[in-house]
Amino acid sequence: MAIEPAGGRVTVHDLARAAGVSLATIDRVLNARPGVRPATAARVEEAIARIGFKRDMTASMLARARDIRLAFILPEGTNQFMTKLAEAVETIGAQARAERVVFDLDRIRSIDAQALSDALDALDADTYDGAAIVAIDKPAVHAAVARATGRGLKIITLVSDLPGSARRAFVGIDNAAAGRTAGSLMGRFCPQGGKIMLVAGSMGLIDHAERISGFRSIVSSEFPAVSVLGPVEGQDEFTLTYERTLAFMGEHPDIVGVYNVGAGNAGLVMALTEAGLAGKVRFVAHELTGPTCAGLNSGVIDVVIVQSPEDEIRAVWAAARRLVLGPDAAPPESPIEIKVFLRDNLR
Amino acid sequence: MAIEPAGGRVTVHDLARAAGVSLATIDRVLNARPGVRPATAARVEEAIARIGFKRDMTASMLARARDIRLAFILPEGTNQFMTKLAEAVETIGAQARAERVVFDLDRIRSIDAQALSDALDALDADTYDGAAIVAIDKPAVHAAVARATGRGLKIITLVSDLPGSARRAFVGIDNAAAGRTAGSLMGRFCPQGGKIMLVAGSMGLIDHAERISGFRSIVSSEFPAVSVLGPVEGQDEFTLTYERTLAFMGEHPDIVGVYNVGAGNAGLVMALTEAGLAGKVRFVAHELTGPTCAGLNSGVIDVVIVQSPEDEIRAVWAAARRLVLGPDAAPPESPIEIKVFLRDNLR
DNA sequence: ATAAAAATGAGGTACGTACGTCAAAAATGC
DNA sequence: GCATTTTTGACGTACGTACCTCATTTTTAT
Repeated sequence: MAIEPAGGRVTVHDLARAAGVSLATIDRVLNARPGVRPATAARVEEAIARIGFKRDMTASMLARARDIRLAFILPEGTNQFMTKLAEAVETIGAQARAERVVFDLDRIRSIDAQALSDALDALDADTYDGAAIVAIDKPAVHAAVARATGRGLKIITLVSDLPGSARRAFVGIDNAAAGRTAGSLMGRFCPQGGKIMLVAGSMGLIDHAERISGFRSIVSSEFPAVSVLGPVEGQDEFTLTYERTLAFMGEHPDIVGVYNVGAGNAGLVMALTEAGLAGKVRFVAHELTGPTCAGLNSGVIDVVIVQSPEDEIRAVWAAARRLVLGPDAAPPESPIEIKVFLRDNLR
Repeated sequence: MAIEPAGGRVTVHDLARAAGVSLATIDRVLNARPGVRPATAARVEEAIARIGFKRDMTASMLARARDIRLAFILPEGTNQFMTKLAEAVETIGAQARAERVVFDLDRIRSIDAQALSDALDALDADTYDGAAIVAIDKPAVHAAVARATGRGLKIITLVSDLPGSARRAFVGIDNAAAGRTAGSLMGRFCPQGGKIMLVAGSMGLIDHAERISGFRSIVSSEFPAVSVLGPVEGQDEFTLTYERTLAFMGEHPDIVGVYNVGAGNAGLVMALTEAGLAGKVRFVAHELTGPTCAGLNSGVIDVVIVQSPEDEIRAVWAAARRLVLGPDAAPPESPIEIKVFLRDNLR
């Protein structure tokens, strides 16, 4: 059974004939250009539905005068996850370029609302169709997003959202659900109950706070024998995480599990090893990085919960196509998956 | 920092100039047409690398006289996973069609090597570029794949492979790794040890056997306190699975976990409920279907291990592009992910 | 050296849409 | 009803590659 009728493709010419208008009018409707009466536009829409016209993206992209151009504004330095995001921008960008979607990468000082705002203001609407930003929830950023949107740029928030702003799409995971997933696993890992040590970069980071909140809610409601301690805040840094978690384990030598919602896993692994608890307590971490992969393979880390940078960049790509070319230009958006990796299903 | 040099695109014209040959020769090399001396082809390849020419897939697909046409030959009926695969063929097919890749769906009698062989023989090489089949490891199928390949068709095996045949690609998961993943989870769920009941459709099915083998190897090497019983074979059917697992639990009322590598989860849930064990034993199942989703939400099933039909169809799509248009026509193949779902990270 | 075969060049058309220009028709305000 | 604005039509070019034909050059076999 063929999914579509035989060979013939339905083109704009067929559509023009079916709607009883000229090609020029079809073009105006399809590309949302001005100068079409609502009644005429409705006739075209009706004809589109009636004859099942689908814009040929292949020809559409070819005929477009210029590529879709997207700026990625990412924080630089410290965070290994951001480095992976940046790598994914290059990797996926190479694929997108073959389909005439070009990514530019701009790295700014970390957690600096002014730098982000400046970078947004510097975007030329004649060069760029839009930008993807890792948002910081500050008034200056809201204002810059509003200004950019006013210039016709489509702003997409990535990983960290900016609710209530003029941003046109958000790409990222549900961090509370990620925390609940960690809690469900940890609870099942510890049927006899016990103490769990929470570790975070900073409770000032929204995603960290949301994960901890999700973790707590599941554990308290479904695993009453388990108690949750902390969080220990290590600023996502190696040394600080090492020192503070080691000290914490000194005070609580009877912990049965560790959940780290942030980075700094290398320091945590070292602290666990030093405390003689490596492999003896269950350990759930986030993001596949050098330390977490090593931890999985050595058996110190049991589970890593992952938001795939590649998935996210691909989702930004699709969102940009939808925003610039219309809703049919890419498959409808679906939430970014929360992936669960053990040593055994690591790619 | 821009990922690629400014605006100008490198076209076949630039390539012809750089290689010192005509457009016709470029075309012959790019599309593997005959009539080019190896020395000339080498010069072109060198120029491609030197100036960084990338074929514009957008224009390439547009200029192709005909679409890429792919037949999906899937077993019909019984298996709910196959139904989901078929749905994914339609869903992803709608997206692929916009990029001039057309899927046709052909459903044949289940586990019938002759029907599969006949369906392959019926494929016209002038109409189709290739086919994706859920392979059955029988000589008749090997021969039919060889004949189809001889006619110029690209055969891709899906879910179930046909090693040693003329098939050009395989799309599916590593079932031993899936079993190991299940074993790792189950072992951590049962730190105090205990008996695990294995359930399968049939040990005659290669994927089922591989999963069980992977499960056993992990449990025996890493969780010696856990013992593995079974497998109980339920033919992937509701009633048979219900009856046999219920009887088995009568003989072993002290099991602490269940791992079902196949279908029939509705019957298993019913048996567990009747035995008063629902929610009291850890339960790992495969594939997101009606019964497994319900089981996750009700708390009877703890974890579902998943191969995504959509991922697999998309991978077939990419493989077909690579086989028909060349290696650059799609991102390089990557293994199908083994996904782990709990109630909390269910989409 | 000559004939045959193979390799290469030159140039065109086609794919379906985007986007421009200019004129003609229709709707609108007064 | 007239002038003005808005809407619509007609038509052409461009995008980058595929694929075709035919002439011409180069290589290979004899």
